[in-house]
Amino acid sequence: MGKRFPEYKTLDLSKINKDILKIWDENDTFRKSVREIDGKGEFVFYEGPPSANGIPGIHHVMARTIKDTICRYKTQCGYEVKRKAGWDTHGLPIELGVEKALGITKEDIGTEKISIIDFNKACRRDVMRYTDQWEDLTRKMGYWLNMDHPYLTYDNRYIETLWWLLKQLYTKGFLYQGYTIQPYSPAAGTGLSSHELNLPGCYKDVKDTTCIALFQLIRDEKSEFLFNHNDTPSVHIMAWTTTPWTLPSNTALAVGKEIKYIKVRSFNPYSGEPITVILAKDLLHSLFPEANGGIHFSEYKPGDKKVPYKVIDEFPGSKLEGINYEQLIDWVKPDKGAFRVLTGDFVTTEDGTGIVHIAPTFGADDYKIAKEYNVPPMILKRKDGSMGPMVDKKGYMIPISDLDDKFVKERVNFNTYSVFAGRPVKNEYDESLSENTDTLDVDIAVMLKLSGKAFRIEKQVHSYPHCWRTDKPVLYYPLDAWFIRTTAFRERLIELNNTINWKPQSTGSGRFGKWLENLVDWNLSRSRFWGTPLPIWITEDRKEEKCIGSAEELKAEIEKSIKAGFMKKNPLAAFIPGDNTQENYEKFDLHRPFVDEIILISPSGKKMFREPDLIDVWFDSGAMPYAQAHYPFENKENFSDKFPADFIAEGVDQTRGWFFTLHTIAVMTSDSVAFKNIISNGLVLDKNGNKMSKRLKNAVDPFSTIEEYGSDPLRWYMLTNAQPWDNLKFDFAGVDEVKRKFFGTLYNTYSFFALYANVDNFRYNEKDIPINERPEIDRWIISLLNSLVKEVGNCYEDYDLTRAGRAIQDFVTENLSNWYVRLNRKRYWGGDYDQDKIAAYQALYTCLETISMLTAPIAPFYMDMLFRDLSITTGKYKEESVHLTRFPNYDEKLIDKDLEERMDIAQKISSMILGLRRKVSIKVRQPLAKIMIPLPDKTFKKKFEAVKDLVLTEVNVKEVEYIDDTAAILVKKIKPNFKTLGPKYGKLMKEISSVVSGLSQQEIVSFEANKSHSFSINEQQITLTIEDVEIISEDIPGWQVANEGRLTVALDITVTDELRYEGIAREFVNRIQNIRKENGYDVTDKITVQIEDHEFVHEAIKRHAAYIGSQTLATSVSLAALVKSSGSREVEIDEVVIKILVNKAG
RNA sequence: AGUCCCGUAGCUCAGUUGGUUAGAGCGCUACACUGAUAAUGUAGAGGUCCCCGGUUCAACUCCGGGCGGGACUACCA
Repeated sequence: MGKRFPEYKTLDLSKINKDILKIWDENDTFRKSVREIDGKGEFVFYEGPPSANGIPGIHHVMARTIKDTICRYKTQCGYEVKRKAGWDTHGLPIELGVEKALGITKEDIGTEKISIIDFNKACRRDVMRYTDQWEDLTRKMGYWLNMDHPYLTYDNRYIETLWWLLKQLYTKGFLYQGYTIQPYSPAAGTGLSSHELNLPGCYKDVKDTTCIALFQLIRDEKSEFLFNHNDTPSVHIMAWTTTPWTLPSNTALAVGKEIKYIKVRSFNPYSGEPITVILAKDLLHSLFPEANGGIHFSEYKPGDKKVPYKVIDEFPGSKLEGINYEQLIDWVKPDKGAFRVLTGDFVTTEDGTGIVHIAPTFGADDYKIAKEYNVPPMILKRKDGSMGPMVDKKGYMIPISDLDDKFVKERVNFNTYSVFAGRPVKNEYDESLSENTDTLDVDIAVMLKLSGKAFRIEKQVHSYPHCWRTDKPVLYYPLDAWFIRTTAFRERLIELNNTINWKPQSTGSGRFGKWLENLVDWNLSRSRFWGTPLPIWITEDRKEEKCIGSAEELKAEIEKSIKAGFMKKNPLAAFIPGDNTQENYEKFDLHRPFVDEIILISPSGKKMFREPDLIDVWFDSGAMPYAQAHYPFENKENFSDKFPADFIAEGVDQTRGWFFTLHTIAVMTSDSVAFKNIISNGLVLDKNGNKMSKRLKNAVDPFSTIEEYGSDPLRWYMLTNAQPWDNLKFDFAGVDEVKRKFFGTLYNTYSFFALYANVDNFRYNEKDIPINERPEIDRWIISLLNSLVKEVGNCYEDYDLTRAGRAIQDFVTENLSNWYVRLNRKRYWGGDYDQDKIAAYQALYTCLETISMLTAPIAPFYMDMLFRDLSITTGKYKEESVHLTRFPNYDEKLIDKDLEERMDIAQKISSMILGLRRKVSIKVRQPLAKIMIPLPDKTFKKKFEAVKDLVLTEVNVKEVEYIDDTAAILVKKIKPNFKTLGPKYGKLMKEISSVVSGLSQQEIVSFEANKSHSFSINEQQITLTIEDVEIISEDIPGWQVANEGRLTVALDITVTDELRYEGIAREFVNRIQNIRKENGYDVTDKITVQIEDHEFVHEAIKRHAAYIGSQTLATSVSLAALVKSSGSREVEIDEVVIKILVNKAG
């Protein structure tokens, strides 16, 4: 093989990115890499489907780098990693995008402005709008993903699986209809999403009538303690509300468990009647001004502005739990179990009375707590048989004529309710009402006041949401919805979650675990158009339901309906059950409005209509393990190969999204986790820690970043800068640093290798030199390399990519480049092609090649380049790409911790000596006679002898002298060893420490000699052994000394004439090398050198001409009178200017 | 409001089971090196380890309570 290792002028990672992509394409490398080796089987990875209706951002590079790195690693380990791509195609953002593009609103859909058909068509088109950009990013960033047959959530086959899953849940009773309190606009007749509620200007300050109502307690065992020492027959609980219109729907009161409450005797400020009331202690003075406490009850007359009060009792909220009270407003009787005091976390003492009025039909918290305690909501039966709240959807108190007659007879107090029935709860809902008309709130408050049930009525300004379309106040209103009974699986969800390996662990146990503990049923309903329709058909009387679980079933049901004459033809007529081709599944559409047009027949022969809701898109993505396989219609037998996933990764913002729905659906349908390992990464912020946004123009464009730097530095930076679950403050300076520091150094190391390997024609043709015949430093780097392989492998296995990358970077920049190559440079240039040189090449080659394989998962482009440059030249591996190689194994036998320690000592000592040289300003080129090292322990000498030559060469010193630790010239320092002393002496530590550090030199020496030292503290005899202290030789008076930890080194700085001559010779070598380079000579060119004779250099050149010649490839080095010779150069050495003439030889 | 993450040098981050000189890189300053060379090395300056309490002989580390930044979820009488 005449091949040479490729040499490059510069490192252009952007170009490498493109070149390697081309090579991967030409060789079909990705497809080749999807295979298994040695029966390892599949490593199952799930791709969280992105939505292609937005353009990809830099944060996508983050999550995808993590995914790609793990998948590439597992591939190298021999697993088959299939990586099917997918697209999330449904959902609100897509609908909103289309609405915006078409200039329409939700209300226009299904009208003459735009039909549902056309709207959904637009969505279907729009959803794949940026597919090109996504695929482009996927490719350029090196994210290997199979994009040939992505799963699409709008595909009928995908939807069919969703329906199948829903039917499983339905059949087991885990899919049910209920209601939820949602923001609702009576004026627009529509529910509002939280997104709509967060539009600017929605929250407005409005002035509303507020009321503190008095709820009379029922005297029984539980409440008895509240009736002690009273002079009033009744006791009232005070509760505040800003919506008095909800008071008739009150069915409970809530207090805080930990909150302190008090019983107060006072007077009703309106009627002047004596009252005994309960409220939170903290709010006493906001209702009863402190000054009034001094007024004697006898001084008070009804009508007085200042009402006296007296606190009688105090108790925690927990004591109030379970107490019953009389209904405040007797219009309608609810079911049994109402009018109880409950405890809730949400109760505060910030305003009001510290007691919250609960109307389960009009507040989300209210609904939740009522459900928890089984308190019935105030619901009324309508003429059509349905149950609903006291307010209708137009925002009016429901007219009695709309109610079921029997219900009215049994439950409604006609006399009291008829006065208020039919009135709007907010005046804004009735155009005929002016601003000045008394509101329902006012009238209810006045009614309470007149019956002595109100304590305070006042207008207050507060912030309240308004409908963005009609500008009228929003109502929190119970809306019908379908739920998945996730709460039935709470225990199992938690149990299985505990088996998942979360990175970071805290997200699993904390954010996700807590979420599971506080689980509520999953509200599946969405009143939208573009999404998976709920496959449930119901009769008009809502008594018969049918859930459809497949296209085949639907087709058959329609046939029945056709027979009954409900439908004319079957939209699925052409569909052939069992044929799973795309073509077959494109013969119909399961989306709206087509499914809405399907009428089915009930068992009793009635028409059944589809429930108009769509399902939450999160069900789409959470069901992806099943639906991407079109399970169980396809892949039924081999499903266990594809489920559950070994690994997933997404941003932490998916905790309540994808992670939750994946987990829940898997647990509920398969009693299994959906994924075994998970990395959830944090956010990518701008360099100042702000969220990236289009508005702030601080978003980083992934495409231009990759174009400029290449993907590798970007990927490397993202993984190694900090743990991926911490937020990343993205800074280009960091990417730049990675490029220079890591890739630059690695590239330099390779270039160095290539340059000399080509000169020497090294092709790794020689047999590996046996490890025991290699020099110490080669065995050292090989030992470190094996340690590195072990560590990096462990990190990858542990899904800790940050540590893996950092370990590699540390090895490359510190050990390989800065130490191994630097110290060994001379072995590569000049000299014979002997065993030592071959060993040096082999070691360096092995390091580089192994690094490429270790690092390929993180930096797939450059590492493939590096691997190919090495391996194609030597033919050591038959694989054409590093991504087809096996992850390297380490050899425990090659790891020599003693050796690694020895080299560590060498590095430390060298660094100390270089520091000393600097302190006294003696250049490294100037040889010095010796160093002295006091022996810190018995084994040191042996260890250091092994690396002595390295150190001496590195620091340019002739010899080393060891100083026995008993030598009198040493000044010693003693330190207590807290780790051993601490447990033994505990409290005496402080005294011992001061005694020990106060020991004299003599005492230290005798301590060392006797191996122990005794003294007493507070009459207690204490004997320390040598293990209890650390003694170091800190100083040698009269020498240049440095120490670090237990190591101490002294440098002899005397420069004899002999040493000076040698130093001058080295200076000449340096100058001549510079001239060679300036003249553009090739590394192998021979030269001749003439040096101007000068007293200063004469002796040095005479003695060391041969040395200079050997270092500079000079055939002759001579002294001459070079006064004006052309081509001569002037060099300066120690401020002496010398002329020198360098020419190519021969 | 709840849950979680983060808070260590000007910046980005390490810091093993608590142990007494708290580290690295970048940046800054100075010096050096120079056949890896638009690289590199050595050193210096720079820290109330967010604050307050507690446990302990000993706390950056463990516990409690705050504060600040961020995310998610929820939303109120």
